[in-house]
Amino acid sequence: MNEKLFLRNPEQTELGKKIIQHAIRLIHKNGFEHFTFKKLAEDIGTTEAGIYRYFENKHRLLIYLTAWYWGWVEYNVVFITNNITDPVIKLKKVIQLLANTVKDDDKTLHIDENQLHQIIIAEGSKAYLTKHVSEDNKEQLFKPYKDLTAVIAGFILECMPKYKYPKSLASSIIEIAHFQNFFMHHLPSLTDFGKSKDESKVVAFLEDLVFANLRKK
Amino acid sequence: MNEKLFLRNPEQTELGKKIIQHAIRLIHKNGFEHFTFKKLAEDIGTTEAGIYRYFENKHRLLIYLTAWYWGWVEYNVVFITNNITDPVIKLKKVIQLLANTVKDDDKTLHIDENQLHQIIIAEGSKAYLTKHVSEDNKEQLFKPYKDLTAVIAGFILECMPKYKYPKSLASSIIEIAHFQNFFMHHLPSLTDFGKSKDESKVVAFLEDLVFANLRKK
DNA sequence: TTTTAAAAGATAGTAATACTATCATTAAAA
DNA sequence: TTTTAATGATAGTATTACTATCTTTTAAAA
Repeated sequence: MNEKLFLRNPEQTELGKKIIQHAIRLIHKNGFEHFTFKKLAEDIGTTEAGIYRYFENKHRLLIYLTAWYWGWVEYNVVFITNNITDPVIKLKKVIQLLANTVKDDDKTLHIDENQLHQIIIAEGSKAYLTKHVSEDNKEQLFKPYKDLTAVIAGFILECMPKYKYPKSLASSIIEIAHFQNFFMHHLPSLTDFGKSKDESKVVAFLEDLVFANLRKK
Repeated sequence: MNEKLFLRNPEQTELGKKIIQHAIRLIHKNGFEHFTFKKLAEDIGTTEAGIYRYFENKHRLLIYLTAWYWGWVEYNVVFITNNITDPVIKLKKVIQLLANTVKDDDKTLHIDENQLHQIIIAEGSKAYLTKHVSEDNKEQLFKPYKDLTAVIAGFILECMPKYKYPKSLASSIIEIAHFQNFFMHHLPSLTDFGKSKDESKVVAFLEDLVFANLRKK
């Protein structure tokens, strides 16, 4: 993890892990807008000042969570596509991974990946939708997201070597996977699977969209 | 405009129009996070309490701006596709309208459509990315966005009557048009047109994406 | 023309938020 | 055993996000 994501590495102390664990719990429960370091401190049983030793402010904590999440997704992408040679199958696996509910990962006891996944769907874009996105970007805070996009863009190029928009298609797949999920649950008339609330429909939509392109070439 | 979008209709008074005009100016300049009713009041030369007579809070004002914007976009969509029969050309016109810089509309002196367009790109999704999205949706606050999606979904169905995901594709076109623009300017490595910063490339990407689908059917 | 009601202006006040600072205590590494 | 890093406890500030009230202006109805 990039050193600039935090003031003190939360992975290296008990209090740090508690901050991450309870931050995920509280943001998931109340939303990022109603999340404060005061409430987080009370939830953990420490003080506000204690949290500020780890993160400059709550927005930085959100960026940290998104960075952790995208790093974890990239790890999973590499893992599940590792022994696959057919790029079409690789891309399908990626779409499934991005658009489906996440199972909790036992390797990280303090992080509830399923809750974190839901947080990223509903709050993740707030990490970069700011006036200081360019400065944050210079500090490489969004590197995991960009790395994942690059990996997926690579798969797209393997499928269609002459395709002109691999990176834009990759970032669009990632974003669509998330906001179609959000719309399906909260603004169902913006999707074609509002009633079912079935994530596999988002997968089907994305596969159809991406592989129409593929077959064309 | 839906009555629930405001406490007092800003279009009907001088102060109301000033609120909208200066809100657009300030949000465009400083971002939604740093925008406060205090600053807005100072900018106009009125008091905080005055603003609160028009809008419950700044989030409601943002929802108002998005509703206004999407209503205006839908009006333009209907206008530019009015005398066109070929649904493919209609859809292309829509993509161009969504992905290109907006020219200021002289009919609305107090609204700078170009600035508003940029606000919607950078802040628009914050209008619905909240814990109370479902309650807001019940009050029909997002109706203009949903109406526009429905119009575009109709065009998609005209192009390909058997297509299974017209609404999801429509909402995806809208969202992609905006965040690819944002990425192009602020996180260029997430796109294939980062260096050029040329909006027509976003149009080309979207057309390619949508009409690959079309030709397949 | 006068009345009256709606809108705007002026001022004050509160609880919560987003921090910063300081000093004492505890735990762990040298 | 000393030193240092981490944590706990407490206090304090400026800003934010409101609510309340009272007066003045404006504009329309009587």
